[in-house]
Amino acid sequence: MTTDELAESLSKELRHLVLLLRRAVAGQPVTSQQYAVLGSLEDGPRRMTELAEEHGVQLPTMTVQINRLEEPGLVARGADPADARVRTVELTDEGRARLVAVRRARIAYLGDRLDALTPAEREAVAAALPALAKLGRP
Amino acid sequence: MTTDELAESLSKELRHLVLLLRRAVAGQPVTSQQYAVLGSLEDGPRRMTELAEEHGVQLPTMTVQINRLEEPGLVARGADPADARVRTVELTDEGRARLVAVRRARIAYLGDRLDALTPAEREAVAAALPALAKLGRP
DNA sequence: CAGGCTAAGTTAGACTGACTAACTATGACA
DNA sequence: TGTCATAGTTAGTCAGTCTAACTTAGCCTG
Repeated sequence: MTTDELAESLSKELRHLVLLLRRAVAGQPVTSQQYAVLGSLEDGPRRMTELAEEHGVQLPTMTVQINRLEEPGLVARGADPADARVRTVELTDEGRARLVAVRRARIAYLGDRLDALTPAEREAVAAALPALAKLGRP
Repeated sequence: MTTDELAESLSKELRHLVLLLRRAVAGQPVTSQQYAVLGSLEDGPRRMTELAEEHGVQLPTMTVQINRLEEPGLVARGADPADARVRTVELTDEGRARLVAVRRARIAYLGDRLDALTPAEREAVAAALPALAKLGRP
């Protein structure tokens, strides 16, 4: 298989997998983007700029996201004592609980699909993960 | 690796790959969704309902998408002679040309990334494709 | 063949997610 | 101290998605 054929096939499968995961979170209490943001806060407070960069979006987009998570009390804004321009964001207890719940649902959904594969197929997916990671994070 | 761990890792990598492909078409004359719709029309006319199902969206969403593709002349609506309720959609010459151009850009972008992997890594990705296909199309 | 149910699409209205441009407030440095 | 850079927010726009309600067409049953 040439690299271009591989690229084309991979591109096609990715489209289907994205649709799959979209279905997995349909109806969840947080959207997949909000879930992703909560996930970034799991290890402690982060600054707005960091979050925007990590998620590949502009700062204003992250401002809006955080506003929508702050309103129902899932995250809280704080200040950096060393630099008054910086706003930090951290999970509330409520936000952490929500994160865990949604993660369980997602993992369970994808896990069920993976269970339907043969052990050899799962092995192949696992073996490709490092390459996919390298591919996706330039 | 347990199935759940695999599910979590795969979910994470997919998110990054999606962002990658989104960057690939940023600035292109059609969005990635529009590209996907054009791709569905490559083998001939399709009906609205088919397109909506294939893309995992509701009919009204597809109506809007097709409207936006029809306005600049990339697709054309037709009628089914056997059933007057049915609208068909097909590529125009302009739409086909656009599809080919965008596809080239996507494939080239992803191909460059794949070239940066080791042969063994590309092999691992290729080996995982059938499993990913099975995963993504239940 | 008339009445009523079903199917295919469209329209309207709302929300999320994303962008750029323009603004405020703070820090840094010459 | 004055100017420029940095962090973030606000405002306005657009794509993409949904649900609800509507129109038109086909089908079936009495």
